[in-house]
Amino acid sequence: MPKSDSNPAIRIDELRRQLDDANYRYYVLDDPTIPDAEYDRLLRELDELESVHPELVTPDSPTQRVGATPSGAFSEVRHAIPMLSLGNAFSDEEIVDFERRIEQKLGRKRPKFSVEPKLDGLAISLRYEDGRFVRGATRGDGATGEDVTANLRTIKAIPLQLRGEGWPEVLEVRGEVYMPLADFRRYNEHALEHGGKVLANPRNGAAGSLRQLDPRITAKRPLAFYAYAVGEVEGGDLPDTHSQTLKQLREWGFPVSVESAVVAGADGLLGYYREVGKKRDKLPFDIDGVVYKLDDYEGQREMGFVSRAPRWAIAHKFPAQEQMTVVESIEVNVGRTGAVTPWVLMQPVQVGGVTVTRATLHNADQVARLDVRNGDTVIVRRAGDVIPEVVRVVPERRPAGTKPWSMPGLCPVCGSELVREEGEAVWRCSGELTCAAQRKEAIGHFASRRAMDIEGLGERLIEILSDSDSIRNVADLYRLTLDDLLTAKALLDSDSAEGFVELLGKSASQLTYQDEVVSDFSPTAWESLAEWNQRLPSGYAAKWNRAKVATKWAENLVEAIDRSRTTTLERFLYALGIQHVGESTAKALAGWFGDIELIRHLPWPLFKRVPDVGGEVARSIGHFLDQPGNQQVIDDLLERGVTITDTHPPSPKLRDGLTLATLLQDLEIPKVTKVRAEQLAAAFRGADALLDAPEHNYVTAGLPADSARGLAGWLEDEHHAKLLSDSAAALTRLLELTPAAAAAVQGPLDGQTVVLTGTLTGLSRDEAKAKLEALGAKVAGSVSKKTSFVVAGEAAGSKLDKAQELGVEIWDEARLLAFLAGHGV
DNA sequence: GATCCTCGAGTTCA
DNA sequence: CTCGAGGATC
Repeated sequence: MPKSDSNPAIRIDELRRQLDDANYRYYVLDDPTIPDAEYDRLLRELDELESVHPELVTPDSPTQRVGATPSGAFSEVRHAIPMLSLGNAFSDEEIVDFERRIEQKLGRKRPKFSVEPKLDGLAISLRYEDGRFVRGATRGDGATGEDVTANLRTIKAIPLQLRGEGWPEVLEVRGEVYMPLADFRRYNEHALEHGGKVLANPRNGAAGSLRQLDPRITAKRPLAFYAYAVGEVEGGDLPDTHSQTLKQLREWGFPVSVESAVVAGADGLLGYYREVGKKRDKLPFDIDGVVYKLDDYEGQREMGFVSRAPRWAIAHKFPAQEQMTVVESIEVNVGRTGAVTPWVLMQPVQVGGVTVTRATLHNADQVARLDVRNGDTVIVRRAGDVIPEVVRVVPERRPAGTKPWSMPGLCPVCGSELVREEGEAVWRCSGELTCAAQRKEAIGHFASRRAMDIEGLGERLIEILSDSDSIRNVADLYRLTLDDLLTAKALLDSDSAEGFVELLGKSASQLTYQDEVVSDFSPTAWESLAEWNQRLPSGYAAKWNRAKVATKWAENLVEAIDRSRTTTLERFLYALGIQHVGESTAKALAGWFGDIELIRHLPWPLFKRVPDVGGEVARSIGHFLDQPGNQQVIDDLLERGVTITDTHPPSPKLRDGLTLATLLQDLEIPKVTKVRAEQLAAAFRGADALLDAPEHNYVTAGLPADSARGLAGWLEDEHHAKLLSDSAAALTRLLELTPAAAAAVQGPLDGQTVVLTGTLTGLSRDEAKAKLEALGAKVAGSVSKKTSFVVAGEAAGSKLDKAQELGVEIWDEARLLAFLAGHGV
C-alpha cells in the first residue's frame, strides 16, 4: 500500500526494480524467488502510486505493458537485415553433408556449432535503442513484417529495458514467441468454462495472439519468448561467436533456451539431435526439430548464402509425426467429374499440432492395398506438410468379424451405377448432371476463384440453394434473387445450431449458457449457437438486427455474382468444367480460337490443332458440346449477362495445321497414318470428293488396300461421314477467319520453360507467371531437364532439390525481378 | 512401344 | 502436394 510519508519517486523506483528482478529470475533464470501473489501485490502498489503521480510514469514501467487503445491495423516494418529462413534436413546423411561442406570450405576439422531446439512458434524481431525496447515486428515474408510492438510489450518475458551494461546503441534481437504447453492447456480450460475463444494449438495460439488489434487481448494470452539471434547492431560490439552472443543476451535480460549447447563435428550434431529427440515429449513447449549454427561469426561470413538461406546453418527436423487412431467409418465422396473417392472418418487425433479426423484413401486400389476396415486401428501421418494420410493398419488391433471394404455398387448420392473404365483406377458415378453431388461440385468449380471467381458462394450455400432447386445448373446463378438468398441464409444460420440441440437432447427453448460447459464443441460453433439462442426470447429488436445483417450479406453476394459476369474466354471455358480441360488447356483453347461462338460449334477433331490437346481431350470437349443441355447452359449464361471481354480472331499460328491432310489424321481413321492422309489430301480436291469416291479410287490414289479398306469401312458409318464433312466445313470457315501470320513478335524468353517454386516476396506467383508469359516463356508446374530455369523463392522445397539434381539453372527472386525490370515488365 | 513431361483432379486445415 | 493418365517424342 502506498505510504504517504515516503518519497513516492524512490518507492516507485524500488518497486520497478523488484518487479524487473522477479521477471528476470522467472523468465530468464527459471528460478522464481517471490510467489505470484507477492508479485501481484507489488504490481498493484506500483500501479496505485503511479495513478496518484502520473508525472512519474515512464514507458518502460512494468505497469505500461498493456497500452489502452486498440490500433486500426498493423503498419509495415522493413527489416534492415532480412530475416532468413533456414534450409531443412530430415536425414542424418544431409547433416553429414552439411558438416562436410563446411569442413571443406573452411579447411577446418570438426568445426564447432551452436545448437538449440527449434521452437514451433512465431519468429519476431525486437529493436532496442539505448537499451529501451522501441519496436517489434513479425518476420512476415522475411523482408517486411508487421509492427506488433504494442502486443509484444505485453509479453513479460520480453524486457522493456535491457539489464546490465555494455549494450550497443541499436540492438535488434530475434527470437521466437511461443505458448508453453501447460499454459496453453490451462488457457483453453479456462476459455471453455467461461465461454472464451478456444485456441486450436499452441503455435496458432501464439500467431493469432500477436495479430490481435487490441493489446489487452494479447495480454491475456500466456505468451513466452526465447531469443536465438541478433540482427542489426549499431554503436557497439558483440562477442565473435554465436554461443557467446546468446550468453550475452541472457545477461541483458533475454530468455535463451536452456537446451542450447555447443557441439563439434557431425557426430556432435547427430548426438544432440537424438538427445533432444528423446526429451521432446517432456519439454514444456512444442518443437519441430533442432537448429545448428556454425558458432563463429567469421566462419559464417566465409560460408555465405545460397538463395536466401545461410550455408552455415540448418534446421534438422524431426520426422513427420505419426499417431494411432481408430477408423469410425469409411465413406465415399463424389467429385465434379463423378469420381468416387473413398476416405476415412477417424477418431480425432493430434498430429503435428492439428486435430485430424479425416484422410483420403484416393481410390479403391489404395483401400485394398492398405486393407483398411471399419473399426481398424490405423497409423496416420501428415504427409509432406499438411495432408493427413493413412500409413498402415495395426493388424493386431483389428476387431473380430470385420470384412474387407468394397466400393458400393451404386452412387450413394443419386443411386446411379458406379462404373470403372478399363485399366483406370477410379470408379465414377454414371449419373452425370442428374447426380446432385456432381451438380453441386460443378457449381462450386464454376464459382471458384480461378474460374468465375464469385466471392462468398461457399460449399454449404451451394448445397442449400441446390437442394431447394433454386439453382439446377451454373446458369441459374445469374437469376438468383435477394429473396432466394435470404431464404438460404436462414437455413445456413440455423443448421449448425439445430444439430447441437439435437445432440444435447433438449429442445431449443430449454437451452441455456450452462450447456456450454457440458460439451466440447468448437468455439465458433458455440458462438453461433449462443447467438442463435439469444435471439429466441429476445424478440423483435434482435430479429430486426439479424434481418439487416442478412440483407447486407445477400446484397454483397448479388454484387459478387454480378461482378463475375464480366470475364475472359479462358476463365469461361475453364469454368464450364469440361473433363480434361483445366486452366492450362482452357487458356490454350482461348488463345488459339478466340471466340466462344466459334468454339462451341467446332467438331471435335479440330480441337486437336491445339498443342497438348490429343484425341482424348478433343473428344471430351466434343462430347460436352454435343449435349443439348450444355449448349443451353452456354446460351443461358450469355443471355443472362455473362460477357466475354477478350474475344478475338483465331491465332495465325493455326493456319499451318488447317489442311485436309491434318484433318484426316485428326479424325483417327483406322489404318490411315500420316503418310496415307497426305496421299489422300494430294489426290482429292476436298472432303466432298473423298466422300463421293468409291473405295477403289483410294487405291488408285496410291493407298495400300488395307488403308483404303479402313477408310471406306469407316465412312460406311454415316456419323463418320457427317463428322468428316462437318469438320471439313469448319476447317474452311476457320481458314477464312484466321488472319495471315503476322511477323512474330520475338519475346526474350521465347521457347523457354520456367518453373516457379517457393514463396516470392516482391510479387505474387500469379503476377510472376503473367509477366514471364508476357516475355514469351512457358510457366510449367514441375521441373524436368527441359526446364530452362527455376525461380526459387523462399522456403523452396522439392522442386528446388530436383533442379539442383538435374543441374537446371536456378534464379533467386532478385535476379527475376532484375530481369523483368530490364525488359520493362 | 516406351519414356518423359505435363496437366488435371482430388484433398486437409486454419 | 501427389497420383494417374494424356500427349509428345524418339
